[in-house]
Amino acid sequence: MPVHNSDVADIFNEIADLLDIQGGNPFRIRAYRNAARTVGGLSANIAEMVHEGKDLSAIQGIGKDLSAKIVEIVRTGTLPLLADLEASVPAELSVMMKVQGLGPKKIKKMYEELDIQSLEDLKNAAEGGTIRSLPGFGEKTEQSIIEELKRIQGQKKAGKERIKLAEAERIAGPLLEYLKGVKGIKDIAAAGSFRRRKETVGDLDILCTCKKNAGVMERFVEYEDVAKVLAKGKTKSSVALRRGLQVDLRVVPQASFGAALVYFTGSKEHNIAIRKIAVRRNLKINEYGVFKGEKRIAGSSEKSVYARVDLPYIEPELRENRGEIEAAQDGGLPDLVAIDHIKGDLHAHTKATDGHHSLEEMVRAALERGYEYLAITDHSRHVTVAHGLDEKRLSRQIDEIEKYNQKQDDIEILKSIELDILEDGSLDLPDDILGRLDLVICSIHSKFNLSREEQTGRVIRAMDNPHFNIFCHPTGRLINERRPYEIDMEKIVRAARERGCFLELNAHPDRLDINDFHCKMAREMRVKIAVSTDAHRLDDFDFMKYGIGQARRGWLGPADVLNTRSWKSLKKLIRRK
DNA sequence: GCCGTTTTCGGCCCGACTGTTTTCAGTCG
Repeated sequence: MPVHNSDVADIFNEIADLLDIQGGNPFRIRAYRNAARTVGGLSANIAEMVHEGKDLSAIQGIGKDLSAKIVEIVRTGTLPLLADLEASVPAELSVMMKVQGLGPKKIKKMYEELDIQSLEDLKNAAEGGTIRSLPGFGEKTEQSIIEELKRIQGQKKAGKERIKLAEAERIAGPLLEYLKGVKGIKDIAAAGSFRRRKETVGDLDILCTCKKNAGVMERFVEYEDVAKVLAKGKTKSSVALRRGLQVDLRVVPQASFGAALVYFTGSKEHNIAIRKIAVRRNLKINEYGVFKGEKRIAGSSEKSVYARVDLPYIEPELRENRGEIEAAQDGGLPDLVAIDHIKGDLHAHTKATDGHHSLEEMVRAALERGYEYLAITDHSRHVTVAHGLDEKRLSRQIDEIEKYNQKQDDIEILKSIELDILEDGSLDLPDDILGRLDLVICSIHSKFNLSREEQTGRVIRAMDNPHFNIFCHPTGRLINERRPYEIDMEKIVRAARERGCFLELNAHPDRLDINDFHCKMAREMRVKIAVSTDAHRLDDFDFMKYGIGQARRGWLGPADVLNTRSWKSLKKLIRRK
């Protein structure tokens, strides 16, 4: 069983919880939690880094000790320290940390005084009314424990904690509209990972400025979708929505809006890094502004905050402390690609296979988005569930497109196909028919369970075919549903560069494949990326914005993206020698 | 346990809200 980054993060988090409950050194505990977050959020595979002998202590927050512990986890799947801790305190106490409102101090007290060792014990004690006997605990604490236990039970069944960006957007959109309609609200913005366009969102942070006594918090907790008010104060309130998402609303003074936006957009790692720069200059940055002593010297705009530490404005998608601060200091920040740069879509299906609309309908939808070209990429024959095209049917589609292109010049329809890569690395249709196409995009739809070497070799063999242009949804993952198959992305990118091939960033919000980390790697290795929607329906063309978000997180500029080019220059670029 | 332009010791983010108190500890982000 290969060790995943989340396995390492889970072990570190459990260690932190148990140390916390034991009353350990708070900074040591923080180091474990930091490391858990860092490793969990790493896009590179940590086990792989270990196998390749990479120096883990180069990672911020991982030192000599923790890197040795990571190596041990990768090799053995566990850690003696964890076993020691579990021998001295019941392991399930760490599970209790998931109960909101319970922290290490309370858990320790309940364990020592009432011998509460498990969620089961906790439930019985809360329902039996024995917890209120402890000093510092009361009836309300008991009640909230009971409610929390129910919520956790429900969540276990639902199984997911972070929701996909697109789903968060469906929830956030109407809520923001509602809040914009509240009298007295001036500026309002969603911050957090939502603003950074991260592929999944844990909770939603909303910031606003408002007139005095506007009653904003009252209106917020009255929102129709609110299931539970978790906290309600003058400047900060939290609610749980019916669909499980937690939303925090913060009201900040106008003069602090920019500083608050920086603070709540994060990432935490990015904030810590810029605060450190501030400290070196005898300044303090918090959510209210940049301070010199008691005096606020910046904070109304994000730009003003960055300017005080001699940095240019940094786009939210870059704020992950993955080199953006150093780049900003050296004047090396990338100019990021934007949705307006996109001139066409290079991946779309029609009714001929598993799409839902005719070629004409798809073309019209592309025209509505102002595109200059659209590639029609139906499946090939091996994908039988999608009624994939064989030579004959593809040939008919080619004729149809040629006819269509002759009778109009509003948009160029590219003759193309999403060609299946077979298990042995051969392509699903013969070369002579591929020669009639403008573009060939290739993907894997079967045999996900090959070994890393086999899968990588399979794709590189496919790239050896001179008709191969773009490798689609390269890791095959479905966010929250299917892990990526084992594949060596560095080798794939290198092979693509050597052969004049390209990679797709599939913009479908369930895929967003390749991820931000791989985008950045491809950019550094000078391999260009097609940001494509894989549209099966007319509205799917709007997925482009998610792809662009991910591309920006991967540092891609317009020049790094294939479909920012006109068809004329794209055509030259994809031609293989 | 990490980190270093005050570098091998001594720092490590801090403000808001809740519940149980009667001035604050615990929790959260």
